[in-house]
Amino acid sequence: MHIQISLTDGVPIWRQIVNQVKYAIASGKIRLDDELPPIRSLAEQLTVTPNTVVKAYGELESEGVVYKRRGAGTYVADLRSPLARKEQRRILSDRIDGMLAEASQLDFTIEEVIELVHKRQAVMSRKHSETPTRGKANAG
Amino acid sequence: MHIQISLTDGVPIWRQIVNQVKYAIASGKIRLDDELPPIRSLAEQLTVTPNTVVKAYGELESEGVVYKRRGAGTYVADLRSPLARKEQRRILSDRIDGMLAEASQLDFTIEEVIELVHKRQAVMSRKHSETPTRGKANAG
DNA sequence: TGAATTGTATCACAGTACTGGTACAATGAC
DNA sequence: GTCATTGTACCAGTACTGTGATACAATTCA
Repeated sequence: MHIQISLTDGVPIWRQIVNQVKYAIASGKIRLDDELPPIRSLAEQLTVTPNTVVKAYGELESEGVVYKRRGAGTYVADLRSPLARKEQRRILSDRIDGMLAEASQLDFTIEEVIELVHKRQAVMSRKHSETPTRGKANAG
Repeated sequence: MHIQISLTDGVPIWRQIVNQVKYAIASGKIRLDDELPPIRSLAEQLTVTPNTVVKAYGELESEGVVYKRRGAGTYVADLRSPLARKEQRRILSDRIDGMLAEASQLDFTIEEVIELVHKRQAVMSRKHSETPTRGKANAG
C-alpha cells in the first residue's frame, strides 16, 4: 500500500487517497478483505492529519469500495457484491446525468455523445495503456 | 429574457444564470445576435451584484455561447460556427473524460458505460419531455 | 478486566469560491 | 468632443472546503 500524494496539483489530498486506493484495488495490489493501513498510520506516512484520511476512507466506504470495523480496521469490500455494485452504478449514473445535461445544453445529439464517449475512451486507453478498463483487456 | 434564481438550492447564482441563458437559447426564446440584458439591468432585476452577472456572462463567452462588445452589449453567438462548436466539443470531452475515469475506477467496461448512457438518456428525456436533445426530436 | 489499537467526533485555522460595492475604460449616439 | 451606456477591474466581506490537532468510544487481545 504505497500512496504518493502531491500538494501542488490542486487535487485535494483526500481525493488523491481515494483514487490511489481504488487503483490499488483495480490493479490487484490489494484484494478482497485485505486490510488498509490504519487511519493514523497512513496519516503519519503521508504526514497529513488523520482527518484527511478519515474523509478519504469515508468516501470509499460510501461508494462501497471498503468497509470499516471499529476497533479492528478498514478492509477492501467485495466490489462484485450486489449492494456495492448498485451503489457504484448510482454514482456513475449521477455523473452521466450531469454529462448528458451539459451535452443537451450544448446542443449535442445522443448519437454525437455516444460517438464522443467512444473516441475519448480510445484516447484514454491509449494514453496509459497499463490501466485498461477492467482486467479483461489483459487477455485481449 | 425572464430569469428566476433561487438562493437556497446550493447552486451558485452565476451558474443558474448560465443555465437559464443556455436554456433560453436552446428553446428558441432568444436567437442568434439577440442582445442579452445588460449586466447592470440583469443584476438589478435579480437584485444581485453586477459581478455575479459578469461571471455568468464570462462563462457563457468562454463556452462560445455569447459574444460581448464593450460599450454595446452581450449577444447570442452562432452556436453552429466551427469555433464555438469546437469549444463546446472540448468542454463536453472534459466532462466525458472525468466520467470515463470514474467508470474505469469503479470497474465498469466501456460497453456497460455506453448502455448506462443510453438508459440515463431515456430516463432524462422522459422526465422533461419538453426539452429533448436538439429540436430534431420534435420530428421523431 | 485492562491496555493497546482502531475508528469517531468536535473544534480551529487557512485557502478559495461566491457575492457585494464601487471606480475605470471603451463604445455608441448626438 | 460630450454624455450616456456598456463591459472591465479591483478590493472587501462571508461561507464553505480542506486540513490540522486532539479528545472520545468501540473493539481486540493478553
